Amino acid sequence: MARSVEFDEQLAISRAMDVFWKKGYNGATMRDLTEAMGISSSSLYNTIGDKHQLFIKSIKYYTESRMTAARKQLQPIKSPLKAIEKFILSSVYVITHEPDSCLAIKTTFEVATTDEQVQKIIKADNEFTYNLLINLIRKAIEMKEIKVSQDAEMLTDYIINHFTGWHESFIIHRDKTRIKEMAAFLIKQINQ
Amino acid sequence: MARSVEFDEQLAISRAMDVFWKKGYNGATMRDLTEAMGISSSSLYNTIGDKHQLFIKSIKYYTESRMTAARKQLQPIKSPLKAIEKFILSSVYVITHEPDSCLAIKTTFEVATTDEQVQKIIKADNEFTYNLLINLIRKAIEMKEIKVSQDAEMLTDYIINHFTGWHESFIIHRDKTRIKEMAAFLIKQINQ
DNA sequence: ATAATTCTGGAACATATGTTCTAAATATCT
DNA sequence: AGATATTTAGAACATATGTTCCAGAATTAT
Repeated sequence: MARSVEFDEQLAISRAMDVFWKKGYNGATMRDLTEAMGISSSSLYNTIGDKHQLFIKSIKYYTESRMTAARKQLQPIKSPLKAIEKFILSSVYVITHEPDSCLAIKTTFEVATTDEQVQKIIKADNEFTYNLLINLIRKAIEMKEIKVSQDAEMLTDYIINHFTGWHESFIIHRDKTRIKEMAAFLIKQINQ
Repeated sequence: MARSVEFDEQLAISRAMDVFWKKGYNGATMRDLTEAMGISSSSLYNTIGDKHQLFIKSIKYYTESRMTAARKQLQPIKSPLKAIEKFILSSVYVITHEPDSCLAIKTTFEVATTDEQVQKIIKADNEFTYNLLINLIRKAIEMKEIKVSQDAEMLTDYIINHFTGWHESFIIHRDKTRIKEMAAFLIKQINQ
């Protein structure tokens, strides 16, 4: 028999993800990618595939990592309203501390408009967040922590939709305070 | 003397803008661009410059066109609150009827993170919208059309920040109703 | 240790890409 | 109309890019 294992595929993909994150899909070259991954192009093509497949795996890795992190973070919080607030505030923290913004949003605007496969992954990611949040909101309404009369679906959409604008705002102004104030106002709206 | 005029530069730039809009900065090739512009590369380099300069002029053209349109549209509306609502609702219309989303937002996430010149143009565009809206909000508060106790600056930021998320939502779900419902809720919040 | 088989580095390849060059076309002024 | 200066089309160029190929290295079962 011959050689079996090789490089750490997950690690290599996470390195590729960093490159795509910084440079975008079209901006990243195969040489950028293989250099960062620490492997040669032959290994890449033998295991992961071409540039597009690598990108797919990179954004899947990104979205799945975020899902795991979000679940873990909100698990211990008993009050649904407190969990919602925690979710919003930790989004603010990430947005204002990540120099390269959000890979999922960048991908949405760069390639999801024309690449159906990418669009589906992004959509699935979005739906995960949606489900996470709507469960909290339903519980919060049930427990009368939220007094908003609106339906849970709309309110979930409404909250999620803030994050993208905050990312944009931070790219343009690099002003943490503005984001924090908007988040505070949003939280106040929910409580009201 | 020799030849003086040539092709219509503004028209050519608007054609280039369409290509960048659809394909992004990195996704658009010089051959894509010159073909759409109907000119050869020598003419392009003699008058407008290289790819980056063409991009700068394209996004300037985009933002300036939008500014003119916005001013014209809101001019005749007497009530500041009605103007704000009109602004929000016409944003919804554009978002849900534009297959290629918004060039300014796409540019923000594709290149504004690394290209300072682009970032400044996008920032100026954002500030135009900001000023347009804050004037309306101040007047609306003054005329007691808005009962919100928040400061005008924050409220302006808060409103503008919805549009980007709506664009993202429409790319992902292609669902006009979701956008419309969020817009209705936003307007209700302002009135409250 | 040896054989068998797969993996890996990096050269090689074909094409794409941004830009420049050249020669011909064209508009302006006299 | 003719001279002149500039523009323009498209070939040409150098480099970049995504992908493949090949020779040698490496690992496992015998």
